[in-house]
Amino acid sequence: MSTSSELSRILSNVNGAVYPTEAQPLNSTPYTIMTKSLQTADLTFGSTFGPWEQVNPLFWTQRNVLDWIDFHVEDSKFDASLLNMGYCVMDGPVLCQLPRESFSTMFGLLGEQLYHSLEALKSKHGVTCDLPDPYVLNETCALLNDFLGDLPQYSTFLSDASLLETVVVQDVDIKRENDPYNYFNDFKNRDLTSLSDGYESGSNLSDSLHGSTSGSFLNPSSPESAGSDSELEPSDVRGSINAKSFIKQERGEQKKRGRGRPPKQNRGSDHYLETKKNKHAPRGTHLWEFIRDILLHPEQNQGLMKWEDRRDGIFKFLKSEAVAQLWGQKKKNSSMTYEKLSRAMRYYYKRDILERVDGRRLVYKFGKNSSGWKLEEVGLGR
DNA sequence: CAAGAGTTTCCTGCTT
DNA sequence: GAAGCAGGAAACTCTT
Repeated sequence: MSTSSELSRILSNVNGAVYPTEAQPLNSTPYTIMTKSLQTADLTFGSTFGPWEQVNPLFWTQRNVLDWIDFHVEDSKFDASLLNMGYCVMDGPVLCQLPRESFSTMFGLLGEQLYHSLEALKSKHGVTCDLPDPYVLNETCALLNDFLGDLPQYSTFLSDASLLETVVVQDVDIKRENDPYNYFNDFKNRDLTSLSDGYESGSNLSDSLHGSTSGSFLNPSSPESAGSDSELEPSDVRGSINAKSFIKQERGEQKKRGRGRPPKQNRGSDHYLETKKNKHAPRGTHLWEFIRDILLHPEQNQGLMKWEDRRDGIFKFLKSEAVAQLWGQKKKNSSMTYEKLSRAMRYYYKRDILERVDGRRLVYKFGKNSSGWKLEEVGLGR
């Protein structure tokens, strides 16, 4: 079996373990979310060189590690059959903890090369602490953090938001086990610039959402109001990592790319010319999961959504357009509105991911095919 | 390449 | 009248 295919097989297994099914019965632990977040993020790149090179090794996923090993196997024409694949399945934090001698033990003749490569990458990314907290980033959380950080009412709460520009990995106390939500607060102190899915610091949501007043930070982004859309999307001002992956410019063309039915030509006009770099959400980032993740972090999403009945999974949109904008940000779709989002929500009724809540505006209920929100699942049950 | 999933977009009609 | 809700239809991208 060739290296690539073997590693691919392992990768599949790893992915399978991380995403058992599409509607992963996840207990939404920080670790699960983090892993998924980084993984999907990494998959986004699909570069020939490997996303791992751009990412702090401390934040590598198992996939990154495998890609990195694979790269070196190819690079050195190493006979992959000599590798014990069992040793290849680990994530960045584990890898970074390995003593030098373990590299030779585990990877044989390739060990030295891997060790030096890792050391180089570690120094490149300024890795100095022993153990990072890799359990901290959740796409939704990150997005929310950016999003809310720009709101006046949250400016105090996130008073150190500017830290996001330059923060480095810090030691954290390990309270996560007892407090599944704790990581949310932690993550703003992370080296987000090393992380890969574009919700890193400085992705100024304010660029597209500023000009707002508190309570109504959205320009009603009706298709008619091109306002915010004429500006760069956060995705456009992201780090270089992403930028290279999504060059599919058709600026000036009439063609609408993106999902769904093309909007009418004369509605909203210009912003539809904005490129859709990332066409499709990776697996595991479905709308209902996005909503769920917002709800699971009440200390950060206040003002956007709330639980009406936590135990029964009934929730309400408080700022429907804001949530829609946030969803749009995630999907790189600046023209998302609550109306569209709600249509997608209504499709969930059929699939029992959501249940109808009659007579109550903006209120929905998770259905039996949704998961990861129940108290027992998030470790708050009993 | 085709089919299916999961939206996205638009629309009409109805309700709050 | 505005905002939501319902749901049909069509279009689109990504995954399988």
